[in-house]
Amino acid sequence: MRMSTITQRMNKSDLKLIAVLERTGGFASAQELHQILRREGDGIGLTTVYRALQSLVDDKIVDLLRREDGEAIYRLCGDNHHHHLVCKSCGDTVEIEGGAIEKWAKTMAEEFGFREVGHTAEIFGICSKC
Amino acid sequence: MRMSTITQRMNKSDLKLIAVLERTGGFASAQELHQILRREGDGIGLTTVYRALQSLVDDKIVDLLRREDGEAIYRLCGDNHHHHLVCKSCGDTVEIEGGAIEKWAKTMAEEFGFREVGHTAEIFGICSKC
DNA sequence: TTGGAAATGATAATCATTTCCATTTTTGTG
DNA sequence: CACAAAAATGGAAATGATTATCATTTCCAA
Repeated sequence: MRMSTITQRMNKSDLKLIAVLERTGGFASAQELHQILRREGDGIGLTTVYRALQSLVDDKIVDLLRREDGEAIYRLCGDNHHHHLVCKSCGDTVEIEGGAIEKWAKTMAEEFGFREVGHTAEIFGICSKC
Repeated sequence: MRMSTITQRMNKSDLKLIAVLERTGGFASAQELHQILRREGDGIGLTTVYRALQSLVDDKIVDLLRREDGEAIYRLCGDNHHHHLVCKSCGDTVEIEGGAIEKWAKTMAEEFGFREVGHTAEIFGICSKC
């Protein structure tokens, strides 16, 4: 049995990072992912974390976004594209559907003749608990 | 004659930055804006450039976006709240209306009981010229 | 087993952005 | 004008994420 092209490219570090991203679900920065792995007893180095994330991004296995302060955050790019509602106070995050956004982005891009279109959209506010 | 609230807040550095941003038109990073002013013989300090840009952003006089590498870039913005359609290749930017987004953000936030809600949304792709 | 390629990770280097703080400029008031 | 308080300024150092170096280790095919 032959493995897929993607899997052939994967090394241990890549798989570790994917596992953590699957487990945590949402977005995480390289530093956070490194801390999580360390906390779990994995001696992986920060350099390797950055390298693995970079290659996963190159292979389009994870998405790279930016926090408001410019820090890079990563998430697995599954089939279900969604957005986030983030509490500015406690950091709680809710995943939400963005059907309206998808349509909006597509329409606008077409109107101005853009192709290979992507988009980012986040909502932030203060949640009911805070 | 009484000056507007905004103008009252402006200091020399703010005005210098606005002038450069008007002249250059598009987006520029703090470092670039500093270099431009220096090249023109202005001895303004980098710290002051950052401070002025920060206050202009707070006053909603300039927009703050992020380059792909996370560096902050600034641009004068009009009065009305809008979003951007950015070309990943040449950096060209189109200001677009985001009526659908405003409604979406509001609806979602209400649904989950969030208040003091804001949002970010950008569309990126490759423009017709590239 | 073995030689070379790929992977790893500690350390140092980069680079944008902030913080500190001493100095200068501006401003309001008598 | 003079003078004190407040605001603005900018150089230097600190910070923090990310990248580059490089010596060492792991993998793997022959």
